[in-house]
Amino acid sequence: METDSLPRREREKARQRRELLDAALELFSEKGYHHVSMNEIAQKSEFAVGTLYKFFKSKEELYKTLMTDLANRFHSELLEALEAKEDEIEKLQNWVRVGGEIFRTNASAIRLFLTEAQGAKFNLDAKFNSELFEIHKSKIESLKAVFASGIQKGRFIKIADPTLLAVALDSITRASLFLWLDSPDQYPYPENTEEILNILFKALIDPTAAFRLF
Amino acid sequence: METDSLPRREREKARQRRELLDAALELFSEKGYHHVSMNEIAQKSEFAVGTLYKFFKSKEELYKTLMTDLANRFHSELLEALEAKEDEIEKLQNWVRVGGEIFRTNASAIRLFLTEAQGAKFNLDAKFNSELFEIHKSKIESLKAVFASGIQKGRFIKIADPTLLAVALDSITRASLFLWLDSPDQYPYPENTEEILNILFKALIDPTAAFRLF
DNA sequence: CCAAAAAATGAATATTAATTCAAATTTTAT
DNA sequence: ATAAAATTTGAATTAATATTCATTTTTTGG
Repeated sequence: METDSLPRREREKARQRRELLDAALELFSEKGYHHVSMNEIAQKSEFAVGTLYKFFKSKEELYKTLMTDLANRFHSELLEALEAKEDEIEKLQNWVRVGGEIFRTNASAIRLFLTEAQGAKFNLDAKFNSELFEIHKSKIESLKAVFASGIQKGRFIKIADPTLLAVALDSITRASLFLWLDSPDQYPYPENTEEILNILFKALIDPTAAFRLF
Repeated sequence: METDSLPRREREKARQRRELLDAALELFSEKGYHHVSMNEIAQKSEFAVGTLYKFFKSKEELYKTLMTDLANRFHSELLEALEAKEDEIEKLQNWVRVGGEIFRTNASAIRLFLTEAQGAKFNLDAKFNSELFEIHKSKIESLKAVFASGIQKGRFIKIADPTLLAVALDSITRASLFLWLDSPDQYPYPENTEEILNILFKALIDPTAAFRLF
């Protein structure tokens, strides 16, 4: 019995490692990298500090491992979502659905990716973070008002909730500019300005064929 | 002469303060909050460390001031962009345009908001950051392939470059899920799944009226 | 059951960097 | 020109916490 693949000791070690990573993830998600001490991680994972160094040679390595593992796991789940379907429209639907599932089931991990991020940056303190987040929300509100009034006047067709439209335009703009910032050669800038709005303005699928979806 | 608004001393102090903030911004943008020491900031701004504490009572306050100022400045520029136009479509066009300008002219500041963010988190080291960024790019590539093939097969209309479409879907999904994560009550989750794709699939403006734009 | 080997422990050490403050310098007023 | 006041300086202090390693505990094989 117990031939489950790895020698008992190895298996035990792997389990411990996972426990350690889980504890660390939870703490990092809550308080951010720099606000979590090795002693805290030791306490939460029920190891002694010294033992942590059996698994990772430094706090930084522990953190990097955590992040890279997560990124790879999420990435491969999304990839599977695309491969699971034949038709392009279904692929996209599946992508969004799986993305949502990942989000639901990994909320705290996602926070580690995003809470500190998303314009708010790492957790100096909650008050400050929410202050910045309020500015962001207020920006979304102004944009939302434009969509709402456009819809009301019949200038726009209501293809989605105004808030979602605002979030969409804001995030597309930011993401594409960021990509340009990262690789100005690969992703040219000026053309995008017009293209970005086309994503909202124009229909990706032929409206006359749209019924095929439902 | 020299009646430029504030007493000489006050004016001088304000100028110094701005110089200090500029130096700090540059350093933070390059290396991230926790990797910049007060001594570095002092050196770059050509003050002594002690003097920094004349302006801000702590490193944290210095940083917060920087971020809040930036956020407010960007926010009000974007707000003006909306208010400057009468028509909703022009408002949106102006928003995207001004957003791009802010990006161009504040690349390093934006990095402070985004580089550490955007899934990559704060700068432990460049190698690690780019490792995570590669995973992100690869995710975009998979999604891009779906759009490209959909367009090629005639399943999709080419309303924008496949890369931009991929970036758009990815960022809308993430942003809207994040909003839900932040305020589950205000922004319900499940409905969005379908709505998100509508942003791409459907046209916000009546195609028969589209010519009015050009 | 026993002793050698392996693993775990956490108090002590080392490091890094934020903050302070007595001394030096500059500015202002007479 | 002089001295009081204000400002600036940066070496020394303090604080926080990552890492080490001598000691203790647990496991293993005979």
